[in-house]
Amino acid sequence: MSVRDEDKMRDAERTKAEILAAAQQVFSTRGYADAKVRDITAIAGVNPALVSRYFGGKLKLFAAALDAALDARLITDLDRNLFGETIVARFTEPRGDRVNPLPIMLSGSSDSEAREVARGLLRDRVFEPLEAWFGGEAASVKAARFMIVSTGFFAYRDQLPLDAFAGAVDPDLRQWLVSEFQAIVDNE
Amino acid sequence: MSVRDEDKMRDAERTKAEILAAAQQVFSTRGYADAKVRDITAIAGVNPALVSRYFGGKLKLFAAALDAALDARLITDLDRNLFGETIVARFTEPRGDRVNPLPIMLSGSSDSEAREVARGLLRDRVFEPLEAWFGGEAASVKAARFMIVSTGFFAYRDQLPLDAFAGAVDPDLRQWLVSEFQAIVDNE
DNA sequence: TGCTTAAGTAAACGGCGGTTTACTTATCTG
DNA sequence: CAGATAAGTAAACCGCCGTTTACTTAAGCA
Repeated sequence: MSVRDEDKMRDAERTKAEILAAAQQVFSTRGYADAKVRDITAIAGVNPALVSRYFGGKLKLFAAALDAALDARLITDLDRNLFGETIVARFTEPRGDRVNPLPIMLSGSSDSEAREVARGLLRDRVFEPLEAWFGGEAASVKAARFMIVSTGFFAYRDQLPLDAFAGAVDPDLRQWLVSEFQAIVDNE
Repeated sequence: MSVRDEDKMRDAERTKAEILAAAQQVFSTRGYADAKVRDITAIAGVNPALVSRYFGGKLKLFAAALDAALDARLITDLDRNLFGETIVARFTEPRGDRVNPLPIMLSGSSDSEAREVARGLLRDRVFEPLEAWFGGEAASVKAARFMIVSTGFFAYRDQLPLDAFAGAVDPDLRQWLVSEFQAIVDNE
């Protein structure tokens, strides 16, 4: 389980990073309320006290985990002609060790403090940049459409897993997702 | 606040119903983990002990609240020609005192026990009936599309409210939702 | 009206879990 | 190799909150 069983060198930065990675994993799968600090630190192989020491508490760790998962390139990198395909690829193939922020966001939705954190970051780091990237009069509705479809997808893949979403994404469903996202930029 | 300040007659059935209604309200807005039993009973104007007495505990109350919100007519009533319009109307105009089950479901997603309850009811009472109603080979994908769009919508209306979803639904967004749902039954 | 039973309450209990405190151990520097 | 300091730990702490217990009060019934 522990990441550092045979690796006891002391490195605060690395330890913080390991806690953060474990937090992203646990928050996104078990949800904020059900994710115990002890669960997270067990995966990172460190003492629970370090969460308070390094992050200032569970809520701040949640904020940090969410912030770290939010990658501006998610939006700035996009090619409008390949929007649908690119987004779906990023959603379904977890590039390296980078984790999707949306499951973490959703995981915080059932605790009011965590929800406020998630709302703020969601607005500032995802919705508004997306709105700006879409541009034009319908930008807000486009951003809303994007949020609805992507969030609904993650809700049933990670939060309330339904059989239909288990394993690899059904090719027909995947195709629908691609066209759905592409339609947003194509003004349809 | 209390529903029964000047109404102290004793009626177990009615009391149970009031607790249930309060539970639906609180769970759907604050989330399972953040909804305290004392919050719910304060709204119903009764003692916290009654939750354990009448429902067997918080988790069972959650299950009951969800079950009560699930109305089979949500699906069986549907007219295929007006599917999109009907569904959106039901989502946006909370018919009488009936509450939407999806926000309650989502609210349980960050506690593993509540999540299992929500998953089971979601599958048996929503997904599978919907799948059967759609019929045909693509039924599963259609049901998935329905779940994705409706859940995404509620996520940002009730769970992580974004400004774009505040107040009345934007007419353009509403129109998109209607066509989106209609497209599912129209095999598009 | 008194007796029984159900409805409801007040207050205490207990454990889960985030956090704090006091301590131990490794690393770095002269 | 000290000595200092940062990294990490073990264990206790304590508040929150779901639940239980013991009690009070209202309704039904002869």
